[in-house]
Amino acid sequence: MMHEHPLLTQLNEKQRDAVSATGRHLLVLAGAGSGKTRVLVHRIAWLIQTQGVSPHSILAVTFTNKAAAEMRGRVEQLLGSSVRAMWMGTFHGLAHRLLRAHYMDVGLPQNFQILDSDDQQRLIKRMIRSLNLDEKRWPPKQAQWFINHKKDEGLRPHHLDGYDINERTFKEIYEAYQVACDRAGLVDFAELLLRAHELLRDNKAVREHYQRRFRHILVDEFQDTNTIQYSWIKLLSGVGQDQEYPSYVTIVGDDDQSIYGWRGARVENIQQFLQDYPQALTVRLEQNYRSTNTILTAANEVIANNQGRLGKELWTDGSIGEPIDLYVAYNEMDEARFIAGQIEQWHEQGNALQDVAVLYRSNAQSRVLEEALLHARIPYRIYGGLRFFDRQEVKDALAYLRLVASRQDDAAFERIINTPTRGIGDRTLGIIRDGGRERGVPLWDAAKQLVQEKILTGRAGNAVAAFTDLIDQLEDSMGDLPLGRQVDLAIKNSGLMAMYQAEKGDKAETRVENLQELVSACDNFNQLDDVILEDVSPLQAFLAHAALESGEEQAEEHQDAVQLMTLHSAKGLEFPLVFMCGVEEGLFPSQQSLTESGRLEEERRLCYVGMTRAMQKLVITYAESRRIYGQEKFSAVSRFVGEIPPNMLHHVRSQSRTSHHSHALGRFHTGASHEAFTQTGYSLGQRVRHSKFGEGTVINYEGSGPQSRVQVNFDAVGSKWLAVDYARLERC
DNA sequence: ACAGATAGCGTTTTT
DNA sequence: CGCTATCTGT
Repeated sequence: MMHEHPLLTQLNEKQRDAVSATGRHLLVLAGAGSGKTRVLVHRIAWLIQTQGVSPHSILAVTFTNKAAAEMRGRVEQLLGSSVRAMWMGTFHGLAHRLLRAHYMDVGLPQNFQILDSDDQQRLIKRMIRSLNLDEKRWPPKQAQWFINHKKDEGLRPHHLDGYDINERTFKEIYEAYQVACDRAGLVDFAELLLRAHELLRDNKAVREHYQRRFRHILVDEFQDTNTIQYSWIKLLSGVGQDQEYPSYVTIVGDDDQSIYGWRGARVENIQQFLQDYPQALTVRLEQNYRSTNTILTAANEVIANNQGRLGKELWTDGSIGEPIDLYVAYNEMDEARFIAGQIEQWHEQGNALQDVAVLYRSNAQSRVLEEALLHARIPYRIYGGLRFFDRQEVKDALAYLRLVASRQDDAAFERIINTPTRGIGDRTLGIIRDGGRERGVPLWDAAKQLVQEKILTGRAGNAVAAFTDLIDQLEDSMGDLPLGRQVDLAIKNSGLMAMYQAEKGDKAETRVENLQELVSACDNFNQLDDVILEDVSPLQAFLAHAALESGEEQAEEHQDAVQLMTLHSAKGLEFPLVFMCGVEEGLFPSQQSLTESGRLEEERRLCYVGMTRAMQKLVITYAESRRIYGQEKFSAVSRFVGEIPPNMLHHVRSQSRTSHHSHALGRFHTGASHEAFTQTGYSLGQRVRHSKFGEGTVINYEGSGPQSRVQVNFDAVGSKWLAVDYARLERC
């Protein structure tokens, strides 16, 4: 028997099977918490270390930069060396890399720029206006969705027939938009994928080059791939192309965690994979290392209600754990208050706040939660706010850099021509736009020509000339300076910094700080870290970095804080204590999901994802009534709660409800002070002293006997829930 | 050019 | 209800 390789020893049997599979292709169906990333990382290390595979011939694809970074880090840790030759990144990052390397083959200028969705929407809106279409009838948002969706399906305008008026008009917008992008040297996110796909499809030499190079292709979160992404994998692997040496493809995914169907992801790609790659071996990872048995069984029961699953049942040899708490709140304020109270208790018991996550279906729910946490003085962090490179002031600064890097970049031109204001109003800009359209040239060229031909004269002409001079001079003075200095120069010479400095208020102050932070981001930007871009100027590399990684989780504050996020953004994370709130019909599952087919099952998968985030304890809450858009709505508990075996649910009693009235009025329990005294030994309104928190007033209680807790409003630190047995309160 | 009023809209998110 | 994008008036 073969001596077991050290890479395999810390793995379970199924994980080992997956890591060391030698067949041509492999599908790993990896349940939540089953060690998916671990398997992927170990497989790469195993290929390199034991199979003599060169890192140079490995391609690993993820969806997010975070996942890519983590994977690379862990592979390097396992191997004890850096593996720069390996291509590892997001679909978009890798497509971008291909386009930079072959810009000529795909008809792009060398300095093409990337358009983010914000820029894209502005541009589309411009197109709709210039086509003289009614924005009410043809909303830019819908046009954007249409265009991106078509691109995700691999479709160009000429592929569309346009039988009905809607399709015809959107096709027209798509066409105009694409012309504008091409003229301006702009590439949107979907275009990165589509162009790279066309490159591989249409250019035999390029295709075969990469097919020969990448012997092993590994794809993470495969259930999230859309049509073009999967096509891309097929092209690169050479499957069905009579390749002499088709690549080995490993895909990892979980059909039960497919929650991005609404943005074009196709779970069906997993089944399709089994057809397209018939020799593929399937390995199921079903042992869960994360959650208690109770949580797991409940989640299994819920997801079992979906049809057409590939089939997978998670198990654990861990403990049964506590039951799942269910709290029925009177309204969303009550719900939030309950959650804050529970978190306080958890914290009292010596647990970390960062181990707690509060998950919700929609971002709007965070507001009330924030208020409650603020009130209870519990630090929290919200995921998914505006990201650094998406901020207005940062985008302004980047637009200057983009225009320096590419005069064609109309999106950048539009953004900053009058920011800060330099006397170029809508009227002048309109003339430049018309000029550009008539001549079929970028706005920059149009502006210069119009000034030269004295069509733009006087104040407007001078202002436009001053602007173009500013950009030209900026480029001259930036020269070969370090990136940070270049940005600093751009921010200052353009007047952008002065503009924001002149503004008043906290907002403006943050903006100035963000501009300064942009300079330090440049100082810290190491092009070499970004293996993607070699033959590209530092400025160009940084701009691409900013566009493709607009995320970059804002500087991790090291404060111990509760995590607030949507169910979607919780995917891939885990927490000892998880609250799922707003679990009501109409909200979760969402109203819209009930009308469209297939959507309800996706909501159920979302519920499954949420539940399986919890390691020790899961608490589900819902509100009988909730204000939505200012209107009070009454809803029933979500059907998903009904799918959890009743014996695993523990109904938590309301802490402070004898009548609904007391909720409206505040936290004071009105009816039962005698009962409170007999059950907890304290009465409401009583003054007490705590060794750490000082003096305060008892304002609420819960439970009885050894489990009873009292809420004390401390004079110094505000209100806290305390376990009576632990806290050793002194009566005073 | 800019402040102030108002109409309109409103899952989920990455790149 | 609260945000934003657009409109209106100076």
